[in-house]
Amino acid sequence: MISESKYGAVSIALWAKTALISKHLDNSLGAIHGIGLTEYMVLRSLMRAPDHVLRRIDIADALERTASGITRMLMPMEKIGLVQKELNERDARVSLVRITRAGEELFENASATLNAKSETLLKNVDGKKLDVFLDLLGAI
Amino acid sequence: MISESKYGAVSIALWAKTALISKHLDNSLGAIHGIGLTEYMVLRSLMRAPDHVLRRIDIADALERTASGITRMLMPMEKIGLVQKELNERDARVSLVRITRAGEELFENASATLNAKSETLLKNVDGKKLDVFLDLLGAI
DNA sequence: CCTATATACTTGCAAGATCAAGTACAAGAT
DNA sequence: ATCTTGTACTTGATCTTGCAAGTATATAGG
Repeated sequence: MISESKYGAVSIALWAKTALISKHLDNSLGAIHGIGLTEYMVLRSLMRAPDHVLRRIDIADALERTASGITRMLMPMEKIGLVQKELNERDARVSLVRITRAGEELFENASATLNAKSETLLKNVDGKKLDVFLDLLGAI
Repeated sequence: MISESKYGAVSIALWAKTALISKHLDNSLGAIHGIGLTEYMVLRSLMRAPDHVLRRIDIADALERTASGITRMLMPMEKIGLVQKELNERDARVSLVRITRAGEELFENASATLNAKSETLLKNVDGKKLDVFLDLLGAI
């Protein structure tokens, strides 16, 4: 009987708890704002980017997704006007993604929802230990 | 501009880091043992269950998955002999799942792989802080 | 220049997972 | 006894995502 190492236990706990949390967040964002957690993360990446513009490949890297996944995810987001395509004059291969004003507004509202829901989900974690938590996660 | 609360930041960090970790673990388990992380978790749940038997619905709850997902996931696992179906004489609705000897052996080997890979992925986390990490995750 | 290699996507196909609807059975209320 | 409600699955349609292959463009070397 191979016992589970502490490292393995942490991996598994992360996996299990994150599955729980992301499902709740996804449902809340979907019900209230019509976007999923992944789409929220796209908007977040864009909001944090200089000039609010990113290449598709940058989004893929930031979200640990493939380029094809990003291509397909952006289609409906572009259709409902959260982001818009833009050309790069230096490099004709790249198709830049810019967040629109509507996208910014939705992001702000969705952030409020996400923050509130997160507080509910993490209410059993001592507020003082959040920094420790963030430190540990940052070390990964 | 709504700033991100610390609770929101923790949720997002969990989501991002876990995506990274589970992808690596999934690839390792898949390449070496031919099962994914979710299948590993099924075997783990069974190993921890009294008598090594569970109802499908229990597995679904433990893994934060739907019953239909479990039904479909178990089909190939049963075909390659990792688990086997069993009837419940008390309640004809339930279809019990039992881990086989082959499943137990694969689980032990896969556990070793998972522990080793986890240690690599989490090597930047101070070993002494693993207990703190587990505590924080347990509080969720 | 021109060719070879690398990069940034896009698209077809397959796998995994959910939802909704349906089946079978159980258990409590009338 | 029967009826209603709830539980434990199973199945069909659909969505999301990744991988592999293809296209277009850039960059470096000869």
